[in-house]
Amino acid sequence: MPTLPPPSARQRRKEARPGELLDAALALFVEKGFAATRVEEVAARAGVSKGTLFLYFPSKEDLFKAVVRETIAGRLDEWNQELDAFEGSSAELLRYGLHSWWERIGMTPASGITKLIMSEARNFPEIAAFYEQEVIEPGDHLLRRVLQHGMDSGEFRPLNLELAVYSLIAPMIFLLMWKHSMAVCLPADKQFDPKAFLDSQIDLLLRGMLATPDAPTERTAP
Amino acid sequence: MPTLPPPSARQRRKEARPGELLDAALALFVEKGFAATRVEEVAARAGVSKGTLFLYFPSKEDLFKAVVRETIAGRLDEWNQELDAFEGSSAELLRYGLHSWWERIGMTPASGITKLIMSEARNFPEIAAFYEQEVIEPGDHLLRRVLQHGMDSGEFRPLNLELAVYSLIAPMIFLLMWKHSMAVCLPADKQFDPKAFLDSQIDLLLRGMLATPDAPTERTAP
Amino acid sequence: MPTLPPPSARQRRKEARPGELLDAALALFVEKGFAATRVEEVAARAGVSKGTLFLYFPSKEDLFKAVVRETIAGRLDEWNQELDAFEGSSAELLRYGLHSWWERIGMTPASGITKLIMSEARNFPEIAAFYEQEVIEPGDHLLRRVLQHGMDSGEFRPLNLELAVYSLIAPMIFLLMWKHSMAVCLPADKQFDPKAFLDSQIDLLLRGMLATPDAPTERTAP
Amino acid sequence: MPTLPPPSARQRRKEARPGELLDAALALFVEKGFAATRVEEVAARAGVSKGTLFLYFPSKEDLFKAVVRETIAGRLDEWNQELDAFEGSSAELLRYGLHSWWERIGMTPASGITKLIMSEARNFPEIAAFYEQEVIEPGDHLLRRVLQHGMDSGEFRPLNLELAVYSLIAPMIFLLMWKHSMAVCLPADKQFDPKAFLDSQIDLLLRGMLATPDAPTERTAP
DNA sequence: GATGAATGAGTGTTCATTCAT
DNA sequence: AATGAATGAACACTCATTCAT
Repeated sequence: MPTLPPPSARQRRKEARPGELLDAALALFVEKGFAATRVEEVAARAGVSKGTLFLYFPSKEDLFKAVVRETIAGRLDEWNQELDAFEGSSAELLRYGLHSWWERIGMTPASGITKLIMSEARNFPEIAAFYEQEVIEPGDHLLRRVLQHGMDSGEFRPLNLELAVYSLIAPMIFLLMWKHSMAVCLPADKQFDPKAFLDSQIDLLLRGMLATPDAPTERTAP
Repeated sequence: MPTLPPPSARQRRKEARPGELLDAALALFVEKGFAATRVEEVAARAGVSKGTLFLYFPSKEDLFKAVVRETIAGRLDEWNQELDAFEGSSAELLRYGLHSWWERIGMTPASGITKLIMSEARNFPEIAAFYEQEVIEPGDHLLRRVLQHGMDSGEFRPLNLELAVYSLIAPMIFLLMWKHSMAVCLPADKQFDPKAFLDSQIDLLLRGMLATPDAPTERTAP
Repeated sequence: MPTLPPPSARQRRKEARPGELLDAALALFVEKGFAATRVEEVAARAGVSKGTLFLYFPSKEDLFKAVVRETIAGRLDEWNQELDAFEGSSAELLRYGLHSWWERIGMTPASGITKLIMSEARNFPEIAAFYEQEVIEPGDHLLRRVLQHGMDSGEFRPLNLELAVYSLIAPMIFLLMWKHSMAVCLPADKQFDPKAFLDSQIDLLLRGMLATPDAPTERTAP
Repeated sequence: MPTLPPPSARQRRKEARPGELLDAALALFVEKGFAATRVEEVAARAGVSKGTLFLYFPSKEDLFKAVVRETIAGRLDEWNQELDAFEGSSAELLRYGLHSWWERIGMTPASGITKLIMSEARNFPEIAAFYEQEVIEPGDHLLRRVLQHGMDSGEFRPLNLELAVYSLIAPMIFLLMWKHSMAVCLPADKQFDPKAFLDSQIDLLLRGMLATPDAPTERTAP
């Protein structure tokens, strides 16, 4: 089996460039906002010169859009598949879903994208629409499926899906906003543990949603 | 007791200036962010010239700080007093508290301050600290009192106060962020009603917190 | 008769600004071309800062267009009127016209506009079209009238008007190009006197155009 | 006499490179001016990469000088020889000279060099001096010889040589400027035919210069 | 006090030039 | 020799801030 000639060091760098720039840009846009971030800073953080950035992205705004597009791209497919395959109770499913959201998004740099979009939405309405379409809407759909499934099985009491979904979205978005704003600025003794909060929050919500809320944190025995 | 002569119209305008500028600045900072807002726009929106703004605020940053300070100033005293005087159940108290928060803050332009601070916290850590000290901390304290009271009376089951408080804060902050970011950019059919969401959310949380969650939306009969 | 309050020194400066900037811009654009002229230079030459220039002209390109528009504006009306009132021979009229062109355009800074337009036409086709419409076309028309008049009176032999007109335009444009390019770069001994050239050229052309070319430089005796 | 082995195709291309680059550069400099032309465009038009251009020319300015030098190089020798060999009348000689100028220069891409130099002279005074020395001065000398010859033979009336020469140069330079600026921007109905103009112009000038201007367009019969 | 003309430091963007491959 | 990725100096344009009126 013939191997392709190994890409030169330069080639490797070239291919990595856009990614490095996008990482740097995401971090800085999240930290300082779009307007307050200088492209030179982004370039410096990616280890290149200002000019190089413009080799890959035609303008600061295009860089911004690329950051959003790349960070968001197709993140929800995995969950939809997992949902289809999931075999436990709806409560377990919810719990699993939020935990894995934290592991795959909340904990990672990608979490910043939400803060960024919330902060800049009004300056970039197309971006907001894109986020709605690519993240909120599919996420909403996914959560609805979970809740509907729980209601159909009698596990959950009847819920207003439209609103209940936002009860699940709210703590996630709150967590991201908090993490990327207040948490960065407060001393250690004012912090709280995101995972503990998530657990506590799921617990509370499940108690509120289950038809038989006696033992919401454990799977009901057969 | 001699009364002061009534201030002339001009006098009145002059005294109103800072307030008009602060209103304009709040609206624009919330809409576009600090960096992307031009002082000239603020001045124009307040109906004065650029120079005049600098007569009242020595710099754009000082204007920003004044906006935060003025919008926030001592908003929580009222609630603390109401809490002391409240005579209903803790569930009712919570319900009342969140509703009145919506009426007095959430619905008003002051609601923007939270989005603003979340967005700019990392650029202005002192502002974040100020907000923590003036809003979060007292709000946290107030909510703890409510929850503690409910627990003491046996109305609520035992809760981890530290985390439970954030379960109440989360939907509020989510609501503000959403309102000032996504909601502005989405078409009518993608919107949801904030008050309905609040109601539904309180319902859910109360079911989760009450010791006897049978009738969470109504005060338990004697 | 009440006089208007005299404009303040500042007011006076403000009103003079655009004109000063246009003068400076014309000179520099003619000298270095559009692309090679820095707006800061233009501003400096007009005695203001870079920012001030942008107070009056939204962009470098707009400045360029304004230069062309202002320098050209309605220069030919005067000649048309003089032509109507002229009482001498056509030869005298031609001679007078070219001399006064030199006095009013050729000798003045406005002469640079032609060099500028010839040099930049292909980068600014609208400008070229504007020049054609505002200068070439009316000038062409004016010259045709003169030649036609001479032919009608029998003073000139039959001419192909279309081409003959360019025989008059050619030395003018040549003179302007030469003056603003080569002449500036050559030592004194390589120069020639524009007025002497004009005289000699008119002489030559008149000899070529007159029906009785015996005494082209003097009005034919009765 | 042994012949060198024929250069390979690659070799030929390699040797042709500078020429292809010079052609591309001439065309673009003429079209857009020196400052507004990007070296990358020149390279692209010549079918090579940006880096390659700098292999042949150490800088953009050197490229410019090479363009001028190569385009101009020794164009006048031929005419001087033809002049020495010419056997017809001076009028015929002039007519022949201007026609062949049009064929060999005016019609060809080399014609652009004059527009280029006129436009850029003040940014590159050495270039202007070079052009004066290599083109104007020899051309001037050549034309003087023609006119002097005509005066010596009694064919032309006495002329101020210094000025009369520019009467011949003027229409040529005008034609080049026009062709490379206005003509490119104007619609078909505003154009004129260069050769027809040249004919008409020569006719006019000869009538003005000949001692016996009766039949300037035809050689006087013996 | 109020204005808005003026400033100049700062930033996004371009492009001639270099150099590792 | 040829490439094209990378650079950074240069430049158009913005905008917070000043200050003469």
